[in-house]
Amino acid sequence: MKDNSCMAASSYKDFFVNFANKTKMDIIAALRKKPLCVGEIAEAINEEQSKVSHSLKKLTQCKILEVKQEGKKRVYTLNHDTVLPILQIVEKHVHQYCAKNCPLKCLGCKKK
Amino acid sequence: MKDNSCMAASSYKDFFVNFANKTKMDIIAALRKKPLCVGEIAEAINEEQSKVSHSLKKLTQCKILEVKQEGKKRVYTLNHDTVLPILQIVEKHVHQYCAKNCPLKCLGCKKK
DNA sequence: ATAACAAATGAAATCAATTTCATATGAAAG
DNA sequence: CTTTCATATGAAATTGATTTCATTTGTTAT
Repeated sequence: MKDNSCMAASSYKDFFVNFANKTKMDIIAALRKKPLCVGEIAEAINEEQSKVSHSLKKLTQCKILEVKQEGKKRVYTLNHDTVLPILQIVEKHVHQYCAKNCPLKCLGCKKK
Repeated sequence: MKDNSCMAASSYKDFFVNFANKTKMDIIAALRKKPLCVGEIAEAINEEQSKVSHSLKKLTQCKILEVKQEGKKRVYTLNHDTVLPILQIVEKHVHQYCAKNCPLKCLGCKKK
């Protein structure tokens, strides 16, 4: 009988790596509102195009984003089903626990 | 009127960094079953004590774990409220999407 | 107060992911 | 078929987090 609670730790790591980076999180935040093409994303988060492209590639490989070609533009869409619930949980966690000794900072917090 | 959908990206990053590392994910997996002290964790995941301690510190700072002193032992407990639902979502995601071009590998997958 | 065990810590070394920059590819329009 | 706009890619450089190792702190028992 196989143990279902056992995790493939390295696989999960590969997923979470995408959320552990400011550029990628900024992209996710931008796409939360609506699908955007590469140029629009780069402008929205104020980062270089190639930097954004590299990030988009990994996010897409892990199915956190989806791409669709539209003319010469490539439009990226957030995988809402997976990403939104996770962000909600973390949002709640950060708000609940952000405090003196915690590296987590929520929007309301004014910390050094 | 403030925009509630705006995320503090760097803060989220600080949270997710803890999940983007094999050692820390192994610790989380071990603590999923029951609380353990440092020595027990190190044995369970077969890693050095100081390596485990460094990881435990960060996990605890981010409130992913909680500590309690018990005699000379320190017992670490997983923050189930936050962590379990996240892992469930990722588990589902990985099972759903693991495939040829995806770096994510679920338990059932035999990939190079 | 000392020994024995458990865990934490600091700093240097290592490692892996991100960024950068120059270049290549691809799509549409003229 | 050449130009232009949009994006992707490869490889070197950089960055930042993790690991390692020696040492320290803390707890309990003698």
